[in-house]
Amino acid sequence: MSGEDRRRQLIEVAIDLFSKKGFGGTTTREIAAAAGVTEAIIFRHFATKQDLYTAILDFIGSTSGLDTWLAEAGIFMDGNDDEGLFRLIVTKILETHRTESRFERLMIHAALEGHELAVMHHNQMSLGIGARIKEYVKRRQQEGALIQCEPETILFSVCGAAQFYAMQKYMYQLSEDRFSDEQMINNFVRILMHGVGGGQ
Amino acid sequence: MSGEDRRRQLIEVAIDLFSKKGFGGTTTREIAAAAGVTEAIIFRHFATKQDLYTAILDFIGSTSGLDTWLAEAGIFMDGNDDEGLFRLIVTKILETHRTESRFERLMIHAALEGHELAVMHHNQMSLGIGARIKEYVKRRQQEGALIQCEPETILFSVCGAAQFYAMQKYMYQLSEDRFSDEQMINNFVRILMHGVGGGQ
DNA sequence: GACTGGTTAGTAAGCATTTACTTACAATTG
DNA sequence: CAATTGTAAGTAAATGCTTACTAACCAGTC
Repeated sequence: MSGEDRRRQLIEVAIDLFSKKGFGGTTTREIAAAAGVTEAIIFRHFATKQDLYTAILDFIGSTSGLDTWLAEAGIFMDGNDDEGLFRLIVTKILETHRTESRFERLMIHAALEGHELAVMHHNQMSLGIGARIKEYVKRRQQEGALIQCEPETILFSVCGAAQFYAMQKYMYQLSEDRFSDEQMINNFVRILMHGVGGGQ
Repeated sequence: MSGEDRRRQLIEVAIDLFSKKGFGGTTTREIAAAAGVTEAIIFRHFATKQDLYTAILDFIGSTSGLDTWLAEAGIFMDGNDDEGLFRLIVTKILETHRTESRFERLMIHAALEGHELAVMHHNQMSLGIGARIKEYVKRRQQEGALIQCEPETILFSVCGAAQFYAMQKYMYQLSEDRFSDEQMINNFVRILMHGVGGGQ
C-alpha cells in the first residue's frame, strides 16, 4: 500500500477508535491492529500519538463542507425565507449526526479534553456560520419579520432542539425511532415559527 | 482524617479530575497527589479505579435532587401552567450547568466512554422526568392548550435550547456573557410559547 | 532482460516509562 | 493493645515509541 493511502487508512481507523473510546482510551497498538499493521508504521507517518490526533482534527476540519453549507443558506437568506433557512439548519444538524456521528463524538471528546484544534473547529463552525446568520436575523428583526430579542436567542432555539434530539438519538441511542427525522424537522420548525400554544 | 471523610474527599477530587480529563485520561497517581495522599489510600477505599468511578456515579445519582425537582414541576402541572412549567425546566437546566458543570462534563464523558451507570443515570433523568412531563403535555394537547404533535417534540424544543446554550456557555466557554441567564430564559420561553414570528 | 543501488513499506523485538494495584511496615488514636 | 490511617517501595502488565533489519519496488545502466 502506498504511503499516502496508508496514512489515510490510519486516520480513518483512528477516527473510528478515538470516537468510540476517546484519545486516552485508545492505544496505538489497537490502532495498528485495526489497520492490520505494526505499530512502527503509525510512528513512521505520525511522530507521536498526539500528532495523529491533530491530523484527524485537521482532516475533519478540511472535509466539513462549510462552504457548501453557507452557499445553501445564502439562497434562503436572499429570499427572506425564514422558515426555509431554519429548516435547512435543523436538517443539516440532523444529517451531520446521522451520517457522521463518529465526527460528532470525536469532536465532543476532543472539546471535553480541551484539545485546542477541536475548540477552534467548534468556534469556527459556531461563529463562522453563526455570524452570518446572526446578521440575517438582525435584519429580519428590523424589518419586523422576527421578534425583537438578542439574535443569539433565536439561533440557540433553532440549533438547540435539533442538536439535543440528535444527541439523544445518535449518540445515546436513547430515543426510540417511532418517528422519522423528517417528521421531527417539520415539528421543530413549526414550533419555532408559531410556538407551542394551541390557540393557533 | 477519618475514613469516611477521606472517602468523600477522594470522590470530590476524582470528580474534579475525571470531569476534566475523563476516566482513561486520569491516573490514580494524579488523584492521590491532588488529595495529598499515597495511591495506596485510594485502593484501601476503592478496590479498583472502576470502583471509584462507580462510587462517583452513585454519589451523583444520590445527590441529584430528582425528587424536589419533580415536586416543583408537579405544582405547575396541577395548575395547568404551561409557561411556568417550561420556565422551570429551562431554569433548572441552566442552574445545573452553572452550579454543577463538573457533573455535566463527567456524565458526558461517561456516556461517551459507554459507561453503563452513566447511561442509566441519563435514562433515569431523561425518562423518569420525561415520562411525567410527557403525560402532562399529552393531556394539555387533548385540552387544546398545546399544539398537536408528538409530545417528545415539545420536550426536545424546551430542553434543547437550554441545554445547547448551557453547553456553549459553561462547557465551551464560548458565549460572551453579554446577557444574563435570566434574560435568556425569558426569551427561550417566549419563543417556545409564541414562536419567532414578528407578527405577534 | 539482468544487474545495481537507493528509496520505501513493512516487521519483530524490545526499551524506558507509566499504570493500576500490592505488600510490608510505621505512626496515631481510642 | 488493637484497630485504623498512613507511607515507601515495590510488581507485573501495558503503553508510547525506537531500533535493527527484511522485502519489495523502481529507476538507470550494461
